[in-house]
Amino acid sequence: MSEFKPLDPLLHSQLRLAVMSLLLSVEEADFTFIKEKTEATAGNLSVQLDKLEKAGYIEIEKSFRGKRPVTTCKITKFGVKAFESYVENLKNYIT
Amino acid sequence: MSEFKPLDPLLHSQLRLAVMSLLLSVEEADFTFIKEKTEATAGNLSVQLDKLEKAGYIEIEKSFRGKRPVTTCKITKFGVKAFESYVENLKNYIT
DNA sequence: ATAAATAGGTTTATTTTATAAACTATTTTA
DNA sequence: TAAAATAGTTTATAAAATAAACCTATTTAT
Repeated sequence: MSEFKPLDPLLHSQLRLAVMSLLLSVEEADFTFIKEKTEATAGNLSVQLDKLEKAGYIEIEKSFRGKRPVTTCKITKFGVKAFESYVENLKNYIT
Repeated sequence: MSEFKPLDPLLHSQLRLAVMSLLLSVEEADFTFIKEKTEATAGNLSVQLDKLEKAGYIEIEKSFRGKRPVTTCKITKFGVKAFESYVENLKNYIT
């Protein structure tokens, strides 16, 4: 086996990795907050959140805050595991 | 990105990162060796080495070993710095 | 000596990703 | 009431990764 194990392509992306990192620390965050923290464009963020959700790495809940829509994101247990495993693999590349 | 500083796109690629990681440890390696260690296809490796060379991250020297051509790669000081800086930025995502 | 296989790659084409631009719908402010 | 802001989504484009096809020369087998 190579020391360079494959890196989960879903996590090996700057924006998605930032999102996951953020969600790991706060455990819940809405679209706007993530957008500000990551400095991503809304369109890009929308697409990437969708991919993370489809992979089962995050859960997305849509609701209203007052009259305005809010999109709330939460990392899943599966997502945490994927993240941890990604980091373990990555370490072999950077140390 | 405040805590999420941009990750050098040239290094944030599985194969190129593996190549750089490898070259950091051995300081010189030929195409075939890198190909075996990274388990990359020749075509993909050829393209990615080219990009690293054009960025000034590695030096590529072509010569002959006996009658056969060999492509030897070596990381540059600039490449080492870029790698270290990439790793520093990456840490903010994964810890 | 000729054919087939191997070495050591490069070039081109295709697929996948990332990103930006444009758009929708509602709500608030001037 | 028109303009601007909020909160996103959808679609189009640019860039990247990867695979497939190709090339030249060298060995090895027949």
